[in-house]
This record gives sequence, C-alpha cells and structure tokens, in this order.
Amino acid sequence: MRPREFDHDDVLRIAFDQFWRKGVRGTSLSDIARDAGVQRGSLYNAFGSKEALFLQAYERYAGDYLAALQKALGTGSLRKRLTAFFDLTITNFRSGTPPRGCPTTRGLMELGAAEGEGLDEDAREAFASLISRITALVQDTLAAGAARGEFDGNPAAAALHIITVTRGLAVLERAFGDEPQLRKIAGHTIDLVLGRKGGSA
Amino acid sequence: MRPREFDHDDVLRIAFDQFWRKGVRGTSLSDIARDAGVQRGSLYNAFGSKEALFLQAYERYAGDYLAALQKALGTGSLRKRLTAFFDLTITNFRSGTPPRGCPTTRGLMELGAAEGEGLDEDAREAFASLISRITALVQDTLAAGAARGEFDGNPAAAALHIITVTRGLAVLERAFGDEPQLRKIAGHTIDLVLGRKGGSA
DNA sequence: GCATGTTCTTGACACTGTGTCAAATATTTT
DNA sequence: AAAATATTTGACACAGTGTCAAGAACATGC
Repeated sequence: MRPREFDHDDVLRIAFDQFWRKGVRGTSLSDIARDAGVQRGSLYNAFGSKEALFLQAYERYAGDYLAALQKALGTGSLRKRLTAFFDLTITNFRSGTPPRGCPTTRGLMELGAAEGEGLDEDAREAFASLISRITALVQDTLAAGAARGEFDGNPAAAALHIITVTRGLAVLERAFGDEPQLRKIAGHTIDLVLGRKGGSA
Repeated sequence: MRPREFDHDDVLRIAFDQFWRKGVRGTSLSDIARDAGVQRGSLYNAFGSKEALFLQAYERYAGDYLAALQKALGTGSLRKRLTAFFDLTITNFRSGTPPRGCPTTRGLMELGAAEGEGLDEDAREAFASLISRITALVQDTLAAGAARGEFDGNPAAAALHIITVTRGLAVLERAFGDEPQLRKIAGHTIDLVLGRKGGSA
C-alpha cells in the first residue's frame, strides 16, 4: 500500500474553511487541492466527490459546534443559558473576516434545493440532524428551567420557536450584516419566551 | 432594428420558475433557453449575464409578492391579519410540486455568499430590500393594531421578530419539509407577540 | 533481496456551463 | 434601394466536475 501524502483531517479543515467562506458551489476542488497542497485527483480518490468531501468536513464541524453549544448551555440561570446560546450562535455567524454566516443555513438553502434528487439528500439530512440536535438541547434546557420554576410554558414549542429565530438570524445576517440588530432580536426573543421580566441573571 | 423574437416578460417568468425550482447556481442558461425557445446567445445579448437575468426576474416576483402581501394584511383584526400574513408566507414556501421553498432566503444564502465580489452585491440588495419592505408592512400593521388597542408593545421590535421567524420558517421548510410544523410555529409566534389570548378573531 | 500486490498519485480526457465575439440576418429609416 | 441598427447564431476560450489508465510508493511473502 502506497501511503497517503496528506493528512485526512487537515484536508477536512482546509476544505471546510473554504466551503464556509465561499459556499459549496462556489468552492472548486482545485481551490481546495491548491490550498491543501494535494492533487485534485487525490481528493477524488480519497473522498469520491465534492459533496462527499463537504459532508465529511461538515460532520466534523457539526460535532465541534454541538459540543461548544452543550458547554454554553450548561451553567447559570435559564436566562443566562439562553443568552449564552444566542451569543454563541451569533458569534459563530459573525466569525471570520469578512463574516462567514451560518454554514448550516447556507448549506441547507444551497444544496437542500433539489428535492427528490438523491445526491443532495444526504446533505439535507446532515443539516437537519444538527438542527434537530440543537433543538433537543434547547428543549432540555427549557425543561430543566421549568422544573426549577424559571420558565412557565411548553418547552417543546418554545424550543422550536427559539431554533426558528436562530435560523432567521442566520438569514438576516446575510441580508444586512447588522450584528447589533441580531443581538437585539435575540434579546427580544428571550424576553418574549421568558415573559419579559424573566428570572434575575 | 431587427425585432426581438421572444417576449421579454415571458422569458422572465420562465427563468424565474427555473431559478425558484433549482436555484440560481443550479439553473443553466441553456435550461432557460431551451424552455423559452430562445438561443442562449440571445439571452446574453438581452440581459448581459445570468445574474442580471435573475435580478430582473426576481424584481418581477418581488413586486407581485409584495402586492399580494399588502392585500392579505389589509383586513380584519390584528390577529386575523397576522394569521393571513403567515398563511401567505408558508403557502408561498410550499407552492409547487415539489415545494420550491422561499426564493428570497434561498437566493440570499446562495448568492450572498461570495465575499468581496461586487457582482453578488446587487442581488443581496434586492433580497434585503424585499425583506425590509415586508418588515415595514408588518410594522405598520402592528402600529395600526396598537392604535386600535389590539396590541401592546413595540411595533418595530415585534415586526423585526416576526420577520425573523418567517426567515427561520423558510429554513426549516428546507430542512424538514413539515408544513404542519411550520404552521404550528407561526401560530405560536402570533400568540407570543399578541400575548397568548389576543383579540378575538 | 526481490517479486508481487495494493493503494495512492498523476495527467489526459469527456462533458457541462459561462461568457465573448464576429459574422449573418431581419427590420426601420433615409 | 441603400444604410444604419439591433438581434440571432455558431464558434471559441475558459473553468469546473468526474473518470480513467498508467505510473509510483510502500508492505508483504518468497
């Protein structure tokens, strides 16, 4: 067996960085190959296709991101947790120069387009899976808060509402690039869900 | 002057239908040319580029859509108006077979991607403009409702919240394709903004 | 130590898509 | 009828995806 001349994980990182900045369709395998110092053909050999490479790179990101979220949602009052949640979300959208936006939302609208075409279905599933897992995390946090008397409402409905707002924030971020606006919307959402006064921080 | 062999508006309609179904990047000018019965070169001559053609087609759609929204927001109680607003929004996302999603959100995430590239800036502006105008419409509706005592809150903040939710709905639509879920979120949002009980319909 | 087998790499190729250009074409105006 | 003008058409250059066969590097068995 001839050994690989590149590191699998390095390529995944380099590829995801490009996908994040320029979109899947906007990134060519030549770009990635150049940046990674690998021949384009080697990437096809190792990953099969651009979409398959993206999928692996995305799963990597999703794991990291979910772990960070879990940590952010882990301490403090319910209000503090939700604040940390939105904060991490928005900071993620606004990371990079220029800001790169939300890779999940971007990918969903970029690839989740073709319904019925088996190819993009895997990607759609990956995006939907991360969203579902984040929703579950938020719901658990709300349920725990409810048990502590910090929240009075339906955790499932509220979690769905919150996740919808974060997806909306990802869109508004691309439309206006106005970070203070995003944070204002986030604060307003927390007030709405927690009932304006909310628990003291 | 040699006369055009095709109708400008027909091409715009045919093109937007394809863009809506397959995305801008996923639609080739050959596709549009074939469907419209026009030579590809003629499209370049008439519109300049794919993006310019998309822009014209989108502006057309945006005008129609805004008019429909304005009508939907024009009668009944505030709750009724907001319900009609979400209804039209979701129906729009779910129109077509298979459902085509939201062209504005799709376009924003698909084209608002390219960093620093002046080309896509026009498109981003067009998307942002429609969102802004819809927000203004919702805000006016809320302000009018407040004047009639049907709403007690900040119309600007609430309108921004509502528009954020609709953008989020567009994303969730692509992720899960679950229309009842979208309608549930919409209802929950109205309850949240109007204060759960709300004015009788 | 050398042959063999396996995997990776490399370059060539076919295909599709974007955009440009010059030549040919169809009208209107002079 | 000739000139002016805009549209159509086909050829071209270029970039991107994906495939393939041939070459290269290493592990193992003899």
